[in-house]
Amino acid sequence: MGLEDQAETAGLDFIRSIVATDVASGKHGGAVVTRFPPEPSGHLHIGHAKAICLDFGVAAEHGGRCHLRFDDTNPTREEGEFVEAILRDLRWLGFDWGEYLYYASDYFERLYDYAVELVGRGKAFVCDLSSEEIAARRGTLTEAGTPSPFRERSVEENLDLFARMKAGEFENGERTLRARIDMASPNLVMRDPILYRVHKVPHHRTGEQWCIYPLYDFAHCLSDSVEGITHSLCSLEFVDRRALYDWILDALETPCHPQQIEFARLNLSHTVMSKRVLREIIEAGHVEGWDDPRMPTLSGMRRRGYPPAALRSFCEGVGVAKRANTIEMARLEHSVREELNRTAPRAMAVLDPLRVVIENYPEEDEELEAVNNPEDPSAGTRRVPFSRELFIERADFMEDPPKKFFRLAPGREVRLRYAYFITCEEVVKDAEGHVVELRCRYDPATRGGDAPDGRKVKGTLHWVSQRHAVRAEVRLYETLFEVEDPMDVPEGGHFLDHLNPDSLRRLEDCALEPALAAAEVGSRWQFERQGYFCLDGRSTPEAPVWNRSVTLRDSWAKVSGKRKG
RNA sequence: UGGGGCGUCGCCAAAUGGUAAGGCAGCGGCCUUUGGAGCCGCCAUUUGUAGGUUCGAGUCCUACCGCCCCAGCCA
Repeated sequence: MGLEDQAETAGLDFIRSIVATDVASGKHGGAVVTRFPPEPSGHLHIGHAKAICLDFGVAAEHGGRCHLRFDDTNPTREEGEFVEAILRDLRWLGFDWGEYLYYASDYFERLYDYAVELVGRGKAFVCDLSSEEIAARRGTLTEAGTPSPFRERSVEENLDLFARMKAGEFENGERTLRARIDMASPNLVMRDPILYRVHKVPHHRTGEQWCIYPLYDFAHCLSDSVEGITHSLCSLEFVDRRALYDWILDALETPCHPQQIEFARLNLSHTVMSKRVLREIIEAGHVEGWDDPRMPTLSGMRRRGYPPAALRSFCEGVGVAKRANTIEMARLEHSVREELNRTAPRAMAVLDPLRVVIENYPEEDEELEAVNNPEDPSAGTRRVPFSRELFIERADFMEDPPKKFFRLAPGREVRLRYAYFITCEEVVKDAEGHVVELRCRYDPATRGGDAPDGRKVKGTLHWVSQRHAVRAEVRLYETLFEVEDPMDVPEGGHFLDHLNPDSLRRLEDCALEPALAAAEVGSRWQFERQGYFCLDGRSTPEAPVWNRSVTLRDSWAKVSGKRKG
């Protein structure tokens, strides 16, 4: 390689290094064409997001393109409904495939022709063995398989039989088309793999047109080649299949031979990525569906209020390598906070209201000015109504506070954010001794939150005027599972045993500041001192529902948690 | 025990034979009209283990150990 061909690869992940090197050396004519190939059999999840960011990212970095191709070769699992969901999620995540939208099913005719060509070259045969018989002859990890008795059929007979498979003369499972490779291969994938099977099932796009369908191994490499893909990126469990990918492309006359490169898929702690498992959780009724805010799906995260930019930055941040990995949930939450801190307007909301009466405050209301986003001056300010009767957070008052509790307590003075200093004069309790109301006094000189005499208070509380409050339901979420690895199940146990019983907590009677009445569905806000919240997609103006996306980092929780031991 | 992939801080991850980046988490501190944000500091004498080559090894060689994937007519 000449000096001029050398690519600068320092700091790049191993895939980007390969691609940069290929581009520099003029391989594939310097082009970069990737593809994202989802199977429409479920919703996209955060693990897919990593692949999406990689596929589209690598292409964009070289002025190339990324195709979106639905890998819809198995009509028994796939549905058009999922195609729509995937399209929606991809757009939401912020990616654009332009005109390059494809379906593997678009290639059925062409793939059939390739299969015929393979048969003609003596490299594939029609096998009459049943599924069980094929399995029995596959051999084991340490023993070679035994060839099918149909392996030596003539090209003519194979051609005839394959045509009859296509014509519908055989029932499901009666015949398969198999590659003629090596039943003794140490790589199980190469032991005469099945290329086509009979599935008399309507397809979501081709309807009843076909009753034979290609398998992944046959359809994928050829689809890549037909589309002129240069780098076919996939996850590590496909490493063994690369031999077959290459074998098929070498066995046929194809437009090009893309390079398959495998990387480690993303795993997230406290959740699962398996579609099968997610489906099981849904079907058992433990969540509302694919878009439940506790799900690791893109639709779930959207509903939860995670911004797409946060997901992208998370995916870029975790990197690309070949080592099995489990990213801590805390890291995802970090990305979400980082984005929302910059962009979310602030508001005040009292989730667990405790009534406060300011005894020396007049009957007339007033409006105070509040900053919309201290991180973004252009977000401006708003007016918040203040009155004699307020709500504060129940957790912001303690009758007998511990040492480091800086909030309200009998005789203590605190600041009400953007409003006044107040002092608690009296605690009103009900018959059972529960605190039901606080009687306080305010200092009119502290309007806006500063004392002209320079005295300081340690605590600042959020509040909402009772009369002006918007009532709403707020849903607090925790991780779906209470353990890091839900699939690590003890003997006789089940992963559902690890479900977190507190993953959803509904607070039905929260009090929000009036500005929140005008919030748009899907909009993301910071409720000051508490976290980031998103107005649920199924919310109505009459019955607003807010989802907590993530809490604010809470150093008091840490201190109080330590106290409890 | 066949084949393949992988072992660098609790979790990710750089380092391309020249003397272990960075992020997350954690821990101290500063600041604060969000106990938020921000800021400062601490956090691998050592890269799974043992040998070897080399002036020099996370990088090269040998052996061992551990983890993950593969026996769907799923993708």
